[in-house]
Amino acid sequence: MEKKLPTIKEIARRLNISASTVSRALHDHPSIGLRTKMAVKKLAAELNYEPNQTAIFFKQRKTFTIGLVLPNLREEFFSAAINGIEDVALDHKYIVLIGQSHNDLAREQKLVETMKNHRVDGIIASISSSTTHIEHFEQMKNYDIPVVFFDRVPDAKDIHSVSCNLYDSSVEAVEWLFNNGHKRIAYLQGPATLNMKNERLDGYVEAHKKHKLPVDESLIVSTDLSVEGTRKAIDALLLLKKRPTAILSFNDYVTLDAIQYARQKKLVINKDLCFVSYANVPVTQYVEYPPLASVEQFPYDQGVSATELLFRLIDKKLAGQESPYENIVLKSELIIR
Amino acid sequence: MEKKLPTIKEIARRLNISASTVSRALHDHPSIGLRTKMAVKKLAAELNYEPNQTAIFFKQRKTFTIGLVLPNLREEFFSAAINGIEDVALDHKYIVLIGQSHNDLAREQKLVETMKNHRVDGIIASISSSTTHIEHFEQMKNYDIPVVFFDRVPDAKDIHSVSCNLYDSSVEAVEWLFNNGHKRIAYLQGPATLNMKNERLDGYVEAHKKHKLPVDESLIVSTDLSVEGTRKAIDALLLLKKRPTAILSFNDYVTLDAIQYARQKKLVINKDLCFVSYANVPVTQYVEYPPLASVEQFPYDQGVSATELLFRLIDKKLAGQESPYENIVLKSELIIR
DNA sequence: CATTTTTCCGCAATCGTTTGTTCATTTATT
DNA sequence: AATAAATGAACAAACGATTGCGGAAAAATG
Repeated sequence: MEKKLPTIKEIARRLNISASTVSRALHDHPSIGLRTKMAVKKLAAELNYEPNQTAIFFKQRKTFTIGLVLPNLREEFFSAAINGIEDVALDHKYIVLIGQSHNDLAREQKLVETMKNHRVDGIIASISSSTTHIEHFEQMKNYDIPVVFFDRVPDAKDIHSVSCNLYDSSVEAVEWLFNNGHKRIAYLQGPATLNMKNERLDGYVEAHKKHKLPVDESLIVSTDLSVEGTRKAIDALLLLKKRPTAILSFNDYVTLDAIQYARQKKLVINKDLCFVSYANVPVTQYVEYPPLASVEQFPYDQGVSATELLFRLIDKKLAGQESPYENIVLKSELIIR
Repeated sequence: MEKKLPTIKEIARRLNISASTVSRALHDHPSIGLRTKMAVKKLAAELNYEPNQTAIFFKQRKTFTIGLVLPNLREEFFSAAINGIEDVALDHKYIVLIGQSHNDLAREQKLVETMKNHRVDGIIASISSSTTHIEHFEQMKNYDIPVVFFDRVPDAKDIHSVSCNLYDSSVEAVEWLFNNGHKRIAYLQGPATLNMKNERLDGYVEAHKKHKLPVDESLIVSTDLSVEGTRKAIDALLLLKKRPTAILSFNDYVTLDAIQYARQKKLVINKDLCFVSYANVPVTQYVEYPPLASVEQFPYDQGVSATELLFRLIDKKLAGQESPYENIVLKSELIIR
């Protein structure tokens, strides 16, 4: 069985020359004569020689692999981001190792560990909702593995990140609702771990400030992103004496759950209750009552940007240079249906 | 910069013993005395020693990596399958290299090539809709890299595969429609490359046979899975003098497009026109007019099954044994809403 | 023709780990 | 006490490719 693949040594043996000569010939090294170079290339082609990458990885201390740690692949947001990441990676002749944390810190840690063992050249990550600390990522500094966070960026300094500016579009979203006659706008926020840098809320507050309206704390509710959590949050809002007429909601998935539940409660969407959301995922096209507007976060572009940043870091590292911490912020855009 | 990580050699040097002793000590080799074993382990722990996997990969001719080639990650079907694959892989201490073909043959070939270069221990693939031949996969035999196809399985012999039996549930689906009073049932099929083994159609025909009804060829239309393609197919059906009252549709995504279009055309879904489909993806929960029924194809289980098969093949290969071609067929299930 | 320069290629080390073999020392056996 | 057996550890090769250095043969120079 186990046919063994042709190696440089094999070529060298057959041509009665040394392995180093074969290696140089294949790399068009100037110090190899045309005659032998041709002979080597000819035989290499005949034997269908292909360099053993694992040997090269080992020797070069590079694996041409980047690790990608994500909460999940189910959300179209992340699969779109992967497209961006994969495209850039393939351009650089890199390949992507993907792992899902399923929003579990322990699994996220294990993934990072495994990727470190596989000696990935760099890591791109969007943290899980249960990620309360990022030691496992910080550890990577000891291994000279650069880490770039995107979208779900931990609230820490000394990190590299790519994310969307959600503040401006949050202001815009809430103002848009005000301008459409809404007076009481609720904010359905995500779990605390994802709110450390709470741009959505800041924007929500700022819009109220601009319109000289007070912020009613009882209109701010939270969900852990589960269906149940979202329902409870909606329940809380519906129990209020003065109900909101619109909800700014953490993301489209939460919004879909919320809308479904509100309809069960016999509310008429876009009449009794309006939704504005984040992510602008394509599936909302198919639903009967989608959010009125959604903040596009350009996952593909975030992916591209994060990967490009990572490659810059890798290059710097190889050149032995330090890189300053970069925190790239992309624009988001309120898409009104 | 480039701090260098502790190696076995380093430990050996510090303890004034040989590298081989260190290696054996760390592996609890019986021929190492307790005294030195302890010393080695102690120092290894202090230095935070971790074996260099790339060196091991190289030496062992194993990378503990499996390649996964998919049409895309957007479809929840595939991301669910990945969950199954990832779970089994992690159990075996393997990691997954994911690549999307985006239904492009050239890209699929490139991915397979790249994965081969990375010396993956095995490949799991669901072919793209433009994959007209599978030479690139067959090539892998020359490199002793086993390939397991799942779900979208090419129509070829001498392959390993895992797929769902869609024949039985297709019969069941069409009979269910007959039993609900439908007389004219259309079949909206996918592109030719994915229909080589056309179980859906065979089931559709069989159901007609069982009910002693003729199959009207004009009721069988095709889509390339694009929105446009689906619309054209629906147009063709709507132009018929005797329109169908129900459509058996290739999958849920196509169905959502079809339903959206039919509604634009002022048809009342589930009255003028009913849909039964395949995949049973969760997003259909959120839409106003989902297909009445959908064939669940258990992507997670397919993923698990394919991965387990792959590991059996890898083990056999390492043991130097031949493996017979296995084509595992899982049950599917018609889910009625 | 003698010397310098250029051209071309081989030697050997290296990356970090594993493993078959050998060898010295200690312990057990008669 | 002499020999046999068991123990513990070192040596060296190997995996496949790369690369600095040195050196022989060929070409160019005076």
